[in-house]
Amino acid sequence: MANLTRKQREIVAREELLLSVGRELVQKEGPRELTMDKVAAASEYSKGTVYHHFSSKEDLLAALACQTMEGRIRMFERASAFAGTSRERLTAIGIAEELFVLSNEADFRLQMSIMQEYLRPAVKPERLNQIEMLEMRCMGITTGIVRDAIAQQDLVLPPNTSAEGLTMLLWGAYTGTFNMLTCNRMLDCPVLDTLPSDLDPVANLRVNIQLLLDGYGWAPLSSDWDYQTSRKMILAEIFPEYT
Amino acid sequence: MANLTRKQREIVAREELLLSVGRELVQKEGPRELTMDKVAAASEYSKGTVYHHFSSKEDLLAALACQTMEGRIRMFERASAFAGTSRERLTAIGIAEELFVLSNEADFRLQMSIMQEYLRPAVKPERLNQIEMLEMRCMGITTGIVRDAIAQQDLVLPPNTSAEGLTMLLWGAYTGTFNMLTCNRMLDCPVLDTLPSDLDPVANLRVNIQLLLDGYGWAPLSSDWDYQTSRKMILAEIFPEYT
DNA sequence: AGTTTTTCTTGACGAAGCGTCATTTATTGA
DNA sequence: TCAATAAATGACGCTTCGTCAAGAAAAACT
Repeated sequence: MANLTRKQREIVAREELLLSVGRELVQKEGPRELTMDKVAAASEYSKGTVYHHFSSKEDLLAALACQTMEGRIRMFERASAFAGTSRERLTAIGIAEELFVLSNEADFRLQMSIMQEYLRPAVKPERLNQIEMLEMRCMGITTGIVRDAIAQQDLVLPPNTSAEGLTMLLWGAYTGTFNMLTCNRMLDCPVLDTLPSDLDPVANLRVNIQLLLDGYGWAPLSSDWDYQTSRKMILAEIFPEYT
Repeated sequence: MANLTRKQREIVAREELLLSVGRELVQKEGPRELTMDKVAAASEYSKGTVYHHFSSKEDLLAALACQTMEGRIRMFERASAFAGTSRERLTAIGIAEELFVLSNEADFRLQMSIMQEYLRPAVKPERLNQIEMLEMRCMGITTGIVRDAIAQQDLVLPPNTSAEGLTMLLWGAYTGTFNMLTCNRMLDCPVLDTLPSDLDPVANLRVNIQLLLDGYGWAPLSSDWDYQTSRKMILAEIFPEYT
């Protein structure tokens, strides 16, 4: 950044401006209504300039999804740094994902849309690579915790399982569940707060993940440890701004 | 069907023709490349006639996704009818989903696309309702097996869990995992066949689901029962055409 | 400072797809 | 047989897309 010309720095700043304009439009009217002309008009640059940054409307949406994923990675990194047992650190990742989706529902949905075949073909290849890299970093943080657990002997992998495999299942379960919930608008239903936990889908996800980890025998088991308290500590220490 | 005029029957038949033309185009060139003009040309009907059946391109894609979901329901119903323990029947559902996705990868991806916010707004409301109904039937079949398990005392729900909650987790884990795998083209990689099962993502999913069910204490536990053999029986008895 | 070269910016433009609707064609019923 | 009703058609207007030639600004050179 330091050794760029003034012009180059301007261009970097402009890209951020365009993204924030795009994000606002998406938030306001949904991704379908985004057009490059609107972005150009709202940013007071010409269409040609917008196309200089993003090869297509879909590419701009993908760039927004990248920003979103970077935000997730920052939260995952904070979660992973929690000073506790390996299983508490994994729990922290779950909390991070939960907070992340619930506080950026529109962003999460955009990200899901971008992953799908309908938009992908129109995203420029180098950005697809970037998305893949970001995904791998997310998974990598989780896999790192699993590996730590193995190293610290909190976890002995059952037969036919692997650290990567566990990460994939967790990731799949979280994104799959949240995808379903956001598709059917089951998250922004205020009645949820008052439901018993066996009917609140997010609490249900938490419970089920803990059961799965018990199934793996990841110590300390939920029968030997109060993960409710861990949850409160993690929220207070790592994510105070969400409480 | 019986008490329709000849004309009306023709229209029903035409809708099927249009869908099959659309499906072929999607399969060949991907959903992005589908246009109503192409469907009209390929079906030798006019554009106006195509619009008489489907309110938009997205609506046509959604109708294709509905057909796909109906196929899934038929497979789930067959799976649910397996004459075995409740947990074997649930295993059969997993096998059904696995076979279904692996043999209709493009259809599965289309279905995932339709669920997303980018396409949904352009689908006609009554079809969105239909999709929701079909989803609920899918989930209902699974929940029914869970309820049977509880009734037969194969399963005692752990605290803070519910039959619906377990179904949601399973459904989320399957769709989330397969979504990830299809997005990254990790399924059509022929090397998978020769991988040890702890690196094959589909085998990994199977193992993890069994661990989860063990975590729930759903009898018979995988330590007391050979689910590999169950799998072979289910494949042979219920889904012989896939072997 | 003036001039050339390069780089960046612009918006008008052609192409493509969308969805509509007035017109034409087919079916029904008297 | 002939009106009345229903269905099918494709040309049309409109929107958005992505490009590119021409002009403006910045950088490099003298």
